Amino acid sequence: MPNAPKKPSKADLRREDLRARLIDIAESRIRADGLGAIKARELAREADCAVGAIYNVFSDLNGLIMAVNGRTFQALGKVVAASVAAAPQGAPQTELITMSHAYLRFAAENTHLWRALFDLEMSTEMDVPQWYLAELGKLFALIAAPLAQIFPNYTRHELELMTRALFSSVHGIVLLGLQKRISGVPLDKIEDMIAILLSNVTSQAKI
Amino acid sequence: MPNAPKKPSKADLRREDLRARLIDIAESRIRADGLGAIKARELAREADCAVGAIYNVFSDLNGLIMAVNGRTFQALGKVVAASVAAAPQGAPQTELITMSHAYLRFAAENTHLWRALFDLEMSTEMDVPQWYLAELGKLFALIAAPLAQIFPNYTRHELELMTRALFSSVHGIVLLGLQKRISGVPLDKIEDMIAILLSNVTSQAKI
DNA sequence: GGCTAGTATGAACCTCGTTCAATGAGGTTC
DNA sequence: GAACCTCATTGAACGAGGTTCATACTAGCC
Repeated sequence: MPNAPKKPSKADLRREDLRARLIDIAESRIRADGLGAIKARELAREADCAVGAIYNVFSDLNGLIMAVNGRTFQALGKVVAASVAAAPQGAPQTELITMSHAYLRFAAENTHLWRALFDLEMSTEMDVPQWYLAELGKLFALIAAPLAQIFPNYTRHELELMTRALFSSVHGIVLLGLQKRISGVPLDKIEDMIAILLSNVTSQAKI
Repeated sequence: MPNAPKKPSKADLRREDLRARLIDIAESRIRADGLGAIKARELAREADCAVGAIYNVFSDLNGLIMAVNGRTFQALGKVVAASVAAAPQGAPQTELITMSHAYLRFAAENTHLWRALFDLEMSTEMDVPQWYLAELGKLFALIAAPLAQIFPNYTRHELELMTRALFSSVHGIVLLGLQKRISGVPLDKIEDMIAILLSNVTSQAKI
């Protein structure tokens, strides 16, 4: 038996409990008011522990936020995957649009959590955790599948380029679209933008 | 004579001088180390004034950063406009790619200044200043012109949708492309992504 | 020269994230 | 079960940052 699980001591249990409680609290705070609402003292008060206790469980407040991001990223992946699963045997073009709209919906309904996914990354120059790349890889795979059908002649390299390009494009449209100050577009206009872009990109296949 | 310019008193001159000095300093600090390098005390030391003096000239550190952003945005607009002017009578498809590559170059060469343009906006929920929208409008107009040639049948509304969509797309590709943690793609791959996207979007016109 | 109105100053205030010496609880040994 | 050791827990204290405001000062004007 490798990786002997050891017996979880009473301290370990308390630790795990606190960890879970902190993530819950942080998540609901970010959901409501964004990253700026994460304050060590407030978290401690709400979790009914000492400020220092947070640092026994997480190295940083960033560490806590990363834990929240982990959950968010998984939820996002699930939503996108579910959207294609729910509408089976559609044309690959339609699949792309469906997934993108699911992405938009998730971002719109969980704006602060979704922004935290990207806002934290840039501020600190630490290296990306493993699960982050893994989740991103899953998203890319979901996109690459219909793309491979649409562009059967593309090399693996071209396909990957296209995958990244389309993901980034949809991300950009959602990002700027949800940002009131820059465009302040209503949701269905954002949907239209995504659809018009994707339709045009993938229409080449008809030639 | 409306808006009587008044005589600029000695105090006004000092004020203007300080203002200009602060913007210069802030700009070079953001350029070198990003928004995080803007500290009231350090700015005051480098500008050889009291901390409080900053608040006589700007309402906020945000106000100062906005001033820097104003410069950056204008420089960005100039660069993009110059890129099409330099390559005259190209096909509209080529123009779009040229402008996008200019955008990418600007972002790559002035990453921190460029990021400040978007990072500040989201953090504070104040309303966008006038010049901001004006500059954005200029950029959009640059994009809309070749698009109108490519899609002559589009309504004004569709055209505007497409303009925003393409701007946001290119922005997204540049944003994620320059973000080491997410993709860490070399510059020419980012160029390829933009080109492959734009070629596909605009190829429909050939039908 | 003296007077007044606004400027400039920087110490002080407040809010944060983070640390660490002191405390206390858990587990272990005899 | 008591003595002992180990390590988690605590929260006051630290340092850093943005912002303010009573005070000192200066510039323009009689």
